[in-house]
Amino acid sequence: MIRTRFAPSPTGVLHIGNARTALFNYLFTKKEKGVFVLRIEDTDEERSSSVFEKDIIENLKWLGINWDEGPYKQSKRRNIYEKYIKQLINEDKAYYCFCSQEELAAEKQYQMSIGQPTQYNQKCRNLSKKEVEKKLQENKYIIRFKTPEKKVEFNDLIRGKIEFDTKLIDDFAIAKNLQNPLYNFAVVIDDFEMDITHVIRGEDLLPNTPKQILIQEALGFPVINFAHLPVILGPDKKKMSKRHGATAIQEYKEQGYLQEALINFLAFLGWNPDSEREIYTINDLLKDFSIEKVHKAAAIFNIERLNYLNGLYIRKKNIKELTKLCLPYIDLIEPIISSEQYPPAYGGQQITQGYKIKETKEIITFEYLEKIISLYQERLKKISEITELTSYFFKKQLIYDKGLLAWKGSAPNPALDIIELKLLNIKEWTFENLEKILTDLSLEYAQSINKDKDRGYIMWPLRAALTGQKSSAGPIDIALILGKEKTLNRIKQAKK
RNA sequence: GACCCUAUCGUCUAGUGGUUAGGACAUCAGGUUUUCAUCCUGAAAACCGGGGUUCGACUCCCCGUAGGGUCGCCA
Repeated sequence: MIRTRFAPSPTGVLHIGNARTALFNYLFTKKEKGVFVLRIEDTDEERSSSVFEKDIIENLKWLGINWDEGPYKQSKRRNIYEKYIKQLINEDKAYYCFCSQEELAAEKQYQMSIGQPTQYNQKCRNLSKKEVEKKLQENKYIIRFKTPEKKVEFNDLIRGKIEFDTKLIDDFAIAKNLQNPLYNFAVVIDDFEMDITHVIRGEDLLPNTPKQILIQEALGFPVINFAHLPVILGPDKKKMSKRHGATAIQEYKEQGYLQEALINFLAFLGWNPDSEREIYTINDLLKDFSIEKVHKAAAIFNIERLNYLNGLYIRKKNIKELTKLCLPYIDLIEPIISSEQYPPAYGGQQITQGYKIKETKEIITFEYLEKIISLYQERLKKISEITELTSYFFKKQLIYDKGLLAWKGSAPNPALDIIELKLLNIKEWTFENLEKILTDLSLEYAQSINKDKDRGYIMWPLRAALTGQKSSAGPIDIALILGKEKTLNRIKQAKK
């Protein structure tokens, strides 16, 4: 049975890199029907925060990366680590180190100055029992691992055979004291205790692997499989960071990126199915994902691609869902909450009766909003863009830029006058009628000013009058939603 | 600096000794369209360099070069 874990430390939010690691773990595990564990690595209490923990958990859920066990928290498992630390000390595989941090820093500087690798000088490695006991009284120590001289070899699922010489690894610290293990130690203990079979993590942790294997060996733990994912770089090939734009999943969520798009995008950061297919839902990925196909070279974060995928998934959404997603971004309306609410037994949910346009106090329905959103489904790259795109529907008064109403330099007013006149006489406000009347009108109008047939003479000023924007959805669709009265009203406004 | 990793269009990549080096995003041109977007058609665009091995290297080996990662009482 395959068991994996995603083990973030709550010292930061869930970001692109993190999330990709979580996704690959999830895909690998679920494909094999294994168990996916979430473990919060909060051994460093000073840097850990529940705010980050919450962010990680919520965004993981939002992405649809579900875990089967956990979240476990290392801070609640201190007694477990203590047992193993003692074991290593008793077996003389670890030792107390009493060197002060100042001492260590000075040593390090000296080593640097003569061009040596900076390693702990093993000063406390062979203290006598008496000395240790005496110094222990002062209660100022850390615990170091007695790194044996050997070659550590392991088979990385992605990178193949990797070898490290422990000459390059010093007696690294494994715990601040009996109750406070450090990362490399806590990881090994937890992975063993939780029966983890595969460790899938970022390439940045590759240099830690031999240390962890050494601890596993010292404790007699079984060998574990490792897979190190390539790092994610910014477009300038530097490590992905804030200056490349948003890194937090939360930020993408807020900007209106779809969960589906982000998953599809993340999956292709360092992986692809060896085929030309590029559109994958999380379920499709579950079928085709394979850890062996993960690349060794760094992946580059390309926002253009994310935008493209986002637009694609927005176009695929059904209109009801899309409208719901857009709702929070339409700030010129507010939901009308019924005073009658479901009793708690029914979930205590509020029933939304409709929506009120803030400026005009008009009441509109969800279905009305659906019509508006559907005009922009094909034009949306991010959900957040809906705010600007649809604002003209909810404003009392539009502001028109000078020159906006004119088509190819022709004066807008005669056109608007006859449009107004024609529309005034329409009996049935339907798409077919509007289409026919406006098309006929375009022809007539073009002829009257001795131009070739060009719907622009009519359609452009009408559209501009209705929206006040230089680009938008089509005027007939908009007029249909606006209704006769409002449409004529806007034409009047525009003429002024 | 030491150790480790990597290298195909601008970007993501397919390719596993013989290919017109394929696809996607982005770019550009054309079509549809009142505008924008969508959609359709097309174009331009790549094997880091040098040595080997081989009848033949993008592909295998070596050396450069470039980029990245790591060197904590952080994770």
